[in-house]
Amino acid sequence: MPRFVSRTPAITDVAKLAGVSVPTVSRVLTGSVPVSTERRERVLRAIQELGYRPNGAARALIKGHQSVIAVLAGATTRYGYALTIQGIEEAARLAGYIVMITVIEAEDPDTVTKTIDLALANPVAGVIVLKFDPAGIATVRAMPSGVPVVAVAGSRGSGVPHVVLDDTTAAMTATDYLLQLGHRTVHHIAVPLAGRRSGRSAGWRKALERAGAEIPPLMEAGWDPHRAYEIGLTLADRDDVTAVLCGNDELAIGLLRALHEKGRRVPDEISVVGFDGHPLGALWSPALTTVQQDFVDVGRRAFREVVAMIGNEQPPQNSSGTPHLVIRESSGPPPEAKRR
Amino acid sequence: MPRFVSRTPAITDVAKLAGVSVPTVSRVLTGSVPVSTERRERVLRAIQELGYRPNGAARALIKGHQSVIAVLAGATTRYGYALTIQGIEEAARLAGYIVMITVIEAEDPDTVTKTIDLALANPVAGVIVLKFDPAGIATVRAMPSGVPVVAVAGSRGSGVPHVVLDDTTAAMTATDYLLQLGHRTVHHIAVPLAGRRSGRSAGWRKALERAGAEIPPLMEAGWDPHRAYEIGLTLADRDDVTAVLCGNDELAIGLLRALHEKGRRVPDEISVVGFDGHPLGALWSPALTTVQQDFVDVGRRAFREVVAMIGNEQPPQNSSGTPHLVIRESSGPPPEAKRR
DNA sequence: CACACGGATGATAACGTTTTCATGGGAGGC
DNA sequence: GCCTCCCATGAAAACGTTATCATCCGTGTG
Repeated sequence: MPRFVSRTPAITDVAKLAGVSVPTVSRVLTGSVPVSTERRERVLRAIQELGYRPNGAARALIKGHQSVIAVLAGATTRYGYALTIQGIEEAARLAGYIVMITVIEAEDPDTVTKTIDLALANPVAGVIVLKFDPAGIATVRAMPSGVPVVAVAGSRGSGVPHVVLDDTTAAMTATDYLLQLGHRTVHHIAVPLAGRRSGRSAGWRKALERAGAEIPPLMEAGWDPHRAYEIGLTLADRDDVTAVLCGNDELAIGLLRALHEKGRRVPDEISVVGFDGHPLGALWSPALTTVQQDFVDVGRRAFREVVAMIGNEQPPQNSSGTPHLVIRESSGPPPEAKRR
Repeated sequence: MPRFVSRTPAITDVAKLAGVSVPTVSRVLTGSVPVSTERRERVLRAIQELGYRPNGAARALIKGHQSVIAVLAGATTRYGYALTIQGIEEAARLAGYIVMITVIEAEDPDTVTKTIDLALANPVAGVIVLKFDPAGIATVRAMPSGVPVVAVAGSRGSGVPHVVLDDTTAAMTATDYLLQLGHRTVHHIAVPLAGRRSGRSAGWRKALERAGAEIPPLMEAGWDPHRAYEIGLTLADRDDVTAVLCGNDELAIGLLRALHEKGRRVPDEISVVGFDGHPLGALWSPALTTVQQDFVDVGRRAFREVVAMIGNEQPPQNSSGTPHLVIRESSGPPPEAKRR
């Protein structure tokens, strides 16, 4: 088992052991300027022997430019969050950047500023904030100026550049689809709000308004599928509920479980539509109709955008993601339409 | 929209604007030594005005110790991986560390060394490798010495300190449980191997051997639930298959879907047991019996271990996680046992 | 009144690397 | 054989911050 001695070897140690000057070692490392074969050999051997590894901090200091992107997010394990981070990491790695992840545990100003300070205490080239929830919104608001920041969100916003998945349109598409199947109205189990006038719940409401349909009270389930399950148990007893749009697929699955337990048939009696395109949704019985979002792509776009900001370049044309409705087994016409 | 000027303000600019010396600005920033109220005011105003932000690279350079933990993983979005990373991040943030994530895309030596170099080009205090798959194994093997490294794995290993979830015991527990229910043998759909003599598949085999049960050929499904679904379609036609242990819950769900489509009743005709304790498994119909693993905790333990290595301290007592079997609806006695 | 003491402050060194600049030597052209 | 040019090499500067040390001033004590 290796011991980690108090002082890690520095470039001077390598130079001394190899019998060359410090810049020569540096030249061997960077390969910027040719070094005679014999000296290079000696240097490489010394590096090997000492287990030398260049100090990144010193390098970053002199180079001036950083190559770390900080990602601030309210969570990392939820499907959409994890996939967005995957997209960022992938694009970053291919471009030679490294991704730092920091979770914003709460939305109170104290936690938010403390977390931002922790993240920005490190040499960071740019920041990407996942603005999918209240904590994300508070973070974007509290970000100090002077650092390139990009927000990833379900809808456009102001202050910093936004890279978006059009949640509002997506929710409208799903709601319209259910209305066109003949449902009088669509109920909605919501994830935490990420904006009052935009986002999934807003799209749902807008579509109902436009169609002149009744707008049932919004049911908030947070992020917990079990909460959606509980809501589902009460919903199952109601005849007037024929279609439910869920804020994400996890909630939809909780709801499906409750309806199944209560013996309600999906989609014959109740239609359920989820949100996100969670891969397990396709394996459910009935397979979940959902609005698929390309989270990985939005992550990539966010990275490209923040890199453009770092370089003071023109940002790439920022198309918003085009969500598409994946119709599977959990949705269909309402019972009264069938009876006719 | 803010512009990012070519030269970001440095501490000298702040000192000049505030009319104080550079160390005084530093003292205001760190709070290490008291500064007169009047000067502090001037400094803070100058910082505000210039939008000054200390250069982390310079700080890291002089402090000598880094506060970044690099996490190398074969994936980030899969349930176990994501939760382990969550545990690491949480523990790290509370201790004032920051987590860098880098994905090892493939297991070939070229990709592995290139990715390691990318990650270690940054100032890193320690490294945690998620050794859940072949890529992780290759990474641990290729890690240069001199850097504190901890592996998170399903079983103990050599070379670097390991923090483990005891997958082998866990798989044996699950297999024993099924055998005790009366199943003649247990089939197994496996995730990619993380060691030939240990891990989930090894535990399954060991339990069968010990019980003197027939050892059916192992079915490899990779990480893809759809592959498990396809395997399930063929399995559904066989009478001799009464119990299946799956390498993770996603595979189990794919299998359940296939059995459902084929009209096979679970658990009456076939028992299915998953692995991990995925929260959606509890919402399945039938709810999935699974081996719950505390991934978040193993992440926390890995962080504590790597911090101990950094400080050359005695590592905390490294208990392995105690997985426990969560019996739900998808498992029960085989059909012949019922008939009697 | 002399002296010691302590707190705030500034000058300077230090961290480990890369870059810039100067130097020396060898090869090639006349 | 001499001059020029180029290439490899080393010395020194630079990056932005914190740590160390010395200095100065004011205050309290004998």
